[in-house]
Amino acid sequence: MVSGQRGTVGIGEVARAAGVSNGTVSNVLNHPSRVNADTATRVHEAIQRLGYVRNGIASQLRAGTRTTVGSIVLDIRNPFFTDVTRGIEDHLATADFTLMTASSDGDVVREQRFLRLFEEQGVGGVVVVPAGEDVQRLVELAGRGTPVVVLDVSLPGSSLSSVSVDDVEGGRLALEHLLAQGYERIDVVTGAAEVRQTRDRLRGARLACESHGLDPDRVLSVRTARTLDSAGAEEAIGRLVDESGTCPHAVFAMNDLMAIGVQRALRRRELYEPGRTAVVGYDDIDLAAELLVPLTSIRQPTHALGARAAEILLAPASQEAEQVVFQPELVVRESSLGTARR
Amino acid sequence: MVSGQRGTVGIGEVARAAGVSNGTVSNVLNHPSRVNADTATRVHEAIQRLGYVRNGIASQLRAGTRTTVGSIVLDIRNPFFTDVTRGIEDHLATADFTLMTASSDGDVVREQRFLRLFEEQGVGGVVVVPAGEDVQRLVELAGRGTPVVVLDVSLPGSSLSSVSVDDVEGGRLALEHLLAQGYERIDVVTGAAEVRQTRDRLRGARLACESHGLDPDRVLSVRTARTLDSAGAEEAIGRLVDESGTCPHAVFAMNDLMAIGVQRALRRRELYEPGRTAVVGYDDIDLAAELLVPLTSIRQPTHALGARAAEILLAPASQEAEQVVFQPELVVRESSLGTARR
DNA sequence: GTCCGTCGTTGGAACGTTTTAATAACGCCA
DNA sequence: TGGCGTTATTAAAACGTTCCAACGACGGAC
Repeated sequence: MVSGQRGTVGIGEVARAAGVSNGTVSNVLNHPSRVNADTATRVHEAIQRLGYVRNGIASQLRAGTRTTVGSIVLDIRNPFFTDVTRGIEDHLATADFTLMTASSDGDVVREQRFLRLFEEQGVGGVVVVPAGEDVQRLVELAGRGTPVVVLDVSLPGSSLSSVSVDDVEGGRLALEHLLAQGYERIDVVTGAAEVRQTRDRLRGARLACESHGLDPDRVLSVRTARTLDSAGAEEAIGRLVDESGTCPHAVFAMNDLMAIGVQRALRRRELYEPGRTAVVGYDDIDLAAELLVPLTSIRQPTHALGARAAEILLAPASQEAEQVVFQPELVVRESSLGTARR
Repeated sequence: MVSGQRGTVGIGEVARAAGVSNGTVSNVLNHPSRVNADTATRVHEAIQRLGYVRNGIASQLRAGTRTTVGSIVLDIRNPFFTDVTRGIEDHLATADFTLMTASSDGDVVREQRFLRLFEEQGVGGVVVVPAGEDVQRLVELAGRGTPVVVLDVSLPGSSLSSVSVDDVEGGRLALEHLLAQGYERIDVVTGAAEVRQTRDRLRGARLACESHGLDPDRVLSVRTARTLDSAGAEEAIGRLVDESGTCPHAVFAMNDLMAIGVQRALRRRELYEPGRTAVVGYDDIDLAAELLVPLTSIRQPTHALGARAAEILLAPASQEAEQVVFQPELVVRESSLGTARR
């Protein structure tokens, strides 16, 4: 019951100080045209003097305006997602929105928890890279009134908008490149198989094999890593090498960090000589070109991806669901060039 | 803006469906022990059936509970800040808090805008890497009741808590290493000079010179880049080389991305031969070891930095301000080893 | 049989805004 | 002078929740 110490200056206090009513202060803030210039300056003075800061929570409750957007990516530390996030953030800033971020680590339960948190928070929308392939929860969320844009996954025919890069094409490009150099035994390092983009890239890889008249099951060997980062890939390839006693001829990794993990695993075992093992990554992160062995990779328009997603989210209310698909691009560097074996 | 579906289910509707009062539904959600088990299941059923989602905004307004924290870093794409952010996020998740992120790009105005946005949003606290050296606005913010933890800057004697790494020591370590190898002309590549950590590292660098009996002004040449990333450094060093026609003997860059920019600038001009130019970076990002020329760098405990900041923020209300200082560590790799000149 | 404590529930007040309908002041025209 | 439209302001009603004081029912102690 101790009063005063609660501290926060409210609109009422400002009103009293300026000798006007609550409503007038509110009008000064939200509809300046409705209020006399003199009173306005008097109110502004009081605001300044008292250090009043509008309580956005109360404001949101009454007015229903939303100024925040949530995003969930698989792991913010992955440069691909970092760039995408920055793209979202930049576009939102133009509309004075702020972004709440979360990493699901590919865990559907974590994703679900954050979605609920965001929804309760009353976000104006959600940009999400789905952890699983089931987007039912997202459709429900959208049905309850929170706009959803799905990122990095295309959902033809869905009621949700999506922005993605053609992963089948990306996988095809990578394999096409390796096959063109004569490699016919290729290890594919993936994370959890239920991730959509992994499956699409694999599909693209298989298509490339078939178009060369090869049996994908004989060409491709999938190696599953525990995590989607360099440590996971290093461990997976390390185990493969240690157990089989042989060194892979060519490796296609699901992202550049994993490709780097592959390079590291081989280098640590002194198996990584120029031209011995071809490595192709994915994402073409900034640093791909600066590596000990510069990395061949698949480039995606990351910043644009995020910005576009934010743009769709903020677009004036529910239009038709929109499916945007960007095209990836192969960037060849040293890591995949060399004397092909077999 | 976003127009939600009209039909949001409220607590009242659930209450009616379950044949109880509003208060009881609220109790089921917030104080389950107070309510009879039978009624509880009946209410839960109704919640399930109607797809009720608690309106967190209204909840926050009445109860004053805060479940979100804001963070402002210089640039989320910089791996150092990405790791720190992830550290914050991970710690917050243990308390069911979510993180709102923003990048100030070192711009005080941008920072101020985000701070205001966060405050209005009613965040439970703010973790901020200050863009300028003036933390007055932050002190005021804290005074108005929003806990603030300052990151990557130490504020001895301030009323604000801070978590930082000893940047003077970091700068000293870097220079000590270069001087020990005989380099006596060292270019320092920085971003905007008003950034505190830049100044501290420079101070450490000067101290190292003095302790070797050298005049810092003769040893060190500061090169200011427009941006804190690899592009900025590449441009700055490129200009230096093109204009002076000479190649730097040793370079100390303010972060690893900039160090990579330096390497790139020299390599593009075919001036980057082993042992010719020593380069030391800062941050020891994951990839520093995987570069074309593995990078000597100063390592900082990034994840722990963020986690500790979040921990202080969530600590049971205003204790004494706390100043945590971590120590950096020199990691020597090839980029700084070679035949010293002069 | 009365008194008291506990348990479960309830109606209504609060949280700090925005919004709306109502009011007051003023000048203008008939 | 009376009627009417504009403009500036106000008091009070929302928004959806949580909190609080109060209440009835029950059972055990005296």
